[in-house]
Amino acid sequence: MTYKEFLQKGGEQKWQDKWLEEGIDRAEDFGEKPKKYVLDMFPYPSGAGLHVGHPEGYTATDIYSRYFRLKGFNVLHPMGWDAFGLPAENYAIKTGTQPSITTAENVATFKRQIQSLGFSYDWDREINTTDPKYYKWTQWIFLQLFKKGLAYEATVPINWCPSCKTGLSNEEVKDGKCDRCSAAVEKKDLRQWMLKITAYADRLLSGLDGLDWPESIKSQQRNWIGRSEGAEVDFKIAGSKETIKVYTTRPDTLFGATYMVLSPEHKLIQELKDRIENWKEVNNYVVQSKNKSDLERTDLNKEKTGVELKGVKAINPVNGKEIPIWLSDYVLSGYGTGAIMAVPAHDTRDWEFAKKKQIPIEYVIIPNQFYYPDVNGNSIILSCPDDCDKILEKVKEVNEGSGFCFTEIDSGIMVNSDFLDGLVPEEAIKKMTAWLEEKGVGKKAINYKLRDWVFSRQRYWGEPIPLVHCDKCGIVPLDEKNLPLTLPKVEKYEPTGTGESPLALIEDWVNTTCPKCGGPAKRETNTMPQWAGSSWYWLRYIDPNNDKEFADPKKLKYWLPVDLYLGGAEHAVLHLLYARFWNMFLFDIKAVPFEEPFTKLVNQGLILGEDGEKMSKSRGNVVNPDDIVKEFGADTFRMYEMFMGPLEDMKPWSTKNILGIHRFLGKVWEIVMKHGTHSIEQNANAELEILLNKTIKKVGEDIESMSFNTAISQMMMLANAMQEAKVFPADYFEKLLIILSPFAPHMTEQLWRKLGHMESICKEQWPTYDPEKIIDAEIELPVQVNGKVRARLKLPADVEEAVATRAALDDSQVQKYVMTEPKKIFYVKGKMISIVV
RNA sequence: GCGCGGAUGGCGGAACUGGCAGACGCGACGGACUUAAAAUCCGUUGGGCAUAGCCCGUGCGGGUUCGAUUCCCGCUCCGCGCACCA
Repeated sequence: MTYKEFLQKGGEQKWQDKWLEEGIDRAEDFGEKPKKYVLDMFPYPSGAGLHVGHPEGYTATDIYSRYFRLKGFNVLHPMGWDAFGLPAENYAIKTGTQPSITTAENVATFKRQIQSLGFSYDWDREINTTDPKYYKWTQWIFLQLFKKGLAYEATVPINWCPSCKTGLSNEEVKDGKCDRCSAAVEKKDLRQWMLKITAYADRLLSGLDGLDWPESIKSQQRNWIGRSEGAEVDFKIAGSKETIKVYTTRPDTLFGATYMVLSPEHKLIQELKDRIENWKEVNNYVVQSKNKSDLERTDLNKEKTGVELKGVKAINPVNGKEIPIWLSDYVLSGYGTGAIMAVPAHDTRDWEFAKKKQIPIEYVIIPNQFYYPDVNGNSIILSCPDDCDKILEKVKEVNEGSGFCFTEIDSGIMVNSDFLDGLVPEEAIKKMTAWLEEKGVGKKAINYKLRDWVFSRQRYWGEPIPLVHCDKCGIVPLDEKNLPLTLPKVEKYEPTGTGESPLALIEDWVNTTCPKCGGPAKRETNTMPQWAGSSWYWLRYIDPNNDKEFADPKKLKYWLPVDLYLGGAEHAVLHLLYARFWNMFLFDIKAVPFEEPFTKLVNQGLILGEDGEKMSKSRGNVVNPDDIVKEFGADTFRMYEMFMGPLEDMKPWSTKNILGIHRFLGKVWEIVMKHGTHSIEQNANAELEILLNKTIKKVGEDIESMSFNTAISQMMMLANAMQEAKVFPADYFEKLLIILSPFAPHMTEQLWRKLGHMESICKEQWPTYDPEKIIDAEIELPVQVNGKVRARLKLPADVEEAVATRAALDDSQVQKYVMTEPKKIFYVKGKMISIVV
């Protein structure tokens, strides 16, 4: 049988069925072997089916899992479906088909496609987030959060997508647009369920240090959490008891604060209404800001606008000076205190605003040194402290002319700042903070950009929130015994747009009794966001059928944490942040044994279309894995995706290049088929033996470091050499097949049986290499003269320095360049000789 | 603007900790087999020249070093993320 015939006769499918039947891929709880938990980010089963990007990651983890099984590990490698979400619901709106039906169909398609690639998932552990048996526990976790005060109801201005007709979390807004549909996001006051992720800000930040994750993801999470240190300062309002509290990272510049700015949403504005002389103007600005979209408000190119609160002044606590109070939307209500002290001399935004509104500018930091050319072009240097006044003058000159000169925190020197004069900013910050605390007008403060997680959605296809609203008892959680609260079937999936989900229309579902007092009550009609089910799913694989608890603690202890987690980088501040948050919470309530869920994270790079552009239906450059499998087989497909380049890199698809891999597999097939059934020469071919040992070593190391492309090229070299050698010991085939089997499981299984084995190749052991036999007996030693290679000498690998240098100097090519006595000779053992003349 | 990556032949990419740049594959060219084609196999393939040899060459300009794709300084371009966060 040729390789082609094997594929045509459905040979791959045959082995897939057999593996499934024999349960080769099943993980054994509490097994004796060391455990390895290898996890893929589970897919959203869309109607479009699998695209080539999905199997890239799945192949990588499959090779990794198969390798570790051969190495004697008990590997948990599961798969499931993250199936709640808008597409199924939007499809239901269009066609009236229930989301549960479309979801089931899509799952079936995805499963068939994934299985056709021979991935070794333990299908006994398959999960689906839309299964009531699963979301029972999603609801249970929500109730625990509620009971600990980490889930709370609030009516706050949130991001609202007018097209999806639902609220969004901050993480779901990109560039002021909805992450899903790209519609411009609006602000809307809505009653929401919020999760207090901010309570975990510090731990989410510090925990990153210990994780083996890509630096880019860690830094994205750090930026998103956005911790900063500074001070809170109270500014009194002249002739009033009111104060304005501000947050600043630069308390050292307080003497330079010449005005204040409140965000348009600031509470004080309404409270000061009676004293504001230009109320109409002020109120207009507030209303205008409210009607602007986020996109408009955060546009950096727009001119800064603002209105002064006439008739009200603030007092700078450090010098008692009265300063004006302005209102502007360049100050965000959601960060810090929603108010700032403005230091136009040392902040670009304040500078811009002050210039426009002609507010005085007061310099309090100047550079230590200042260079400028005099009329003759000679360089003049001014240095502090002698020339401070002159430097200040020059800085002003430069700033008034060309623009803004910001002084860095670690350079420069304080001026015009009373007790801070002469200090460097870093010291000035400490001194000022201490002064503020002493006077009771401020204190050290830490701020985060991270906001609480808007957790409710006004849509149908999500987990119902298991709470009821009772007039007498308030908000009452369902009894845990009564979970799951199942999602009822509805007639109309259309979002209401009123801030209520379609569930609100089902009266006999909404109207219920209070679990506490038994009186009439109404159910919460918001549903949970897409991210709920994926925030804990890796825990459910461990015990997917348990109906007493989300997983047996003993099993959790055995399997956790996840050793390798692989998926796309797009979830950096969404799923990966939420998942860490939930896991930390579950750790705190002693429901899981580890604080951080994913020890090692790897992001696979995007696969681009053949034209180098992102694959998309509209561009028509989408590759369907089914077509490739049909033409070349699953093994070729898997290996091609791994051979394309480094896993983490973005790389273009090339159907042409698949041929190279297909030829390689055909070559291996031929080598084994031609020789495999005959008796083989037992005399070792020394060179081939070394290559085989090197290959075993390199392929193993490369799999562990996920460098699959180089592992494959090494195996290609071995196959080429075996083809050329024609005759060699029989166990060479076996070793080659075993190390190739994680990559190309089907054809290696077929050939393995052909060699007479009754058991699956999956049950074999990874071959060991002989460390003595990975060193070439003879090497080519390059000889450099003055840095240029002039000769290559064939010498024994373990050649002594004296012998090697002698040989180099005796070489006729070398002698041409070495006329005089060499100044110096470098010998790097086994690498090269470098002669300097 | 800030943060994180990256730039190597016609193409995808290799190169350990500073030690032969271009592994492996694609494509191209030449040859074998064939009536022919496909498939397969063999050979050549960074550029240049005065071609047994020499010179140039890893985005650009400098530096350190016997020796730099690798380290340092200064740029350019590209990708990704965040972005009025005080």
